Amino acid sequence: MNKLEDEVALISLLYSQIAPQPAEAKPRRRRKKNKGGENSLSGFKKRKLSQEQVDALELSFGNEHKLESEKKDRLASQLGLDPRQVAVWFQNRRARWKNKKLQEEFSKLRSVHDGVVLEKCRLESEVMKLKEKLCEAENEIQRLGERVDGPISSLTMEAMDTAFLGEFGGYEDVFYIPENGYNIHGMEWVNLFM
DNA sequence: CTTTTGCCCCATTTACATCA
DNA sequence: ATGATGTAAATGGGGCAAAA
Repeated sequence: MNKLEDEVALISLLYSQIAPQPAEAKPRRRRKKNKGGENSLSGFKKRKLSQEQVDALELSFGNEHKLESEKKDRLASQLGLDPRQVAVWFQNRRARWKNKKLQEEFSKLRSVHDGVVLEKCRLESEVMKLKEKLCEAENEIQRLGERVDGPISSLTMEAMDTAFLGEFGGYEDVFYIPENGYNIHGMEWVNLFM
């Protein structure tokens, strides 16, 4: 029901971890004089960059994800491109990089999450087993009590409970299982992650 | 202080390429 | 050949900060 909301929350959490690197030395932006002329990109059909151009851009991106104006101009003239094209390429490349990082982080987190869910299920089944044992022990006590001097009084039973349960006696909350989406019975939970 | 300018991010659109 | 789909190149708007 709120699965989508959960994912959105998770994505934005990841984003907040990846995107802003706050304590980063901010290289202040250089101001550039406008070269006045018309947009050289207008009126010409867009076409894929050549492999050589892409290789050079990738190489440059490997060094740094943001280009200073001078480097951008130099790279553009080296590759026979408009500086605007180089800037756009870097923007799109940063977006792709970020997306990839986000996906990597997401799958990492998901595998951790899966492990936690698995452990939770294991613990829950352990609790169930222990509860069964407790129940059997109580029944056994009752049987023994009846054999000794007839039906056991509720008062006596209460005393025995305390003796057996120790500090947990009477604390039903110990075995409380919250009514959230992960409260799945049997092995149904497995299907959620397949 | 206000405006202008340059850059960035983001969402979206556009132009191709590939495949059934 | 063609429509669906995917991807890279490009656009446009909004925000931020430096320069005018």
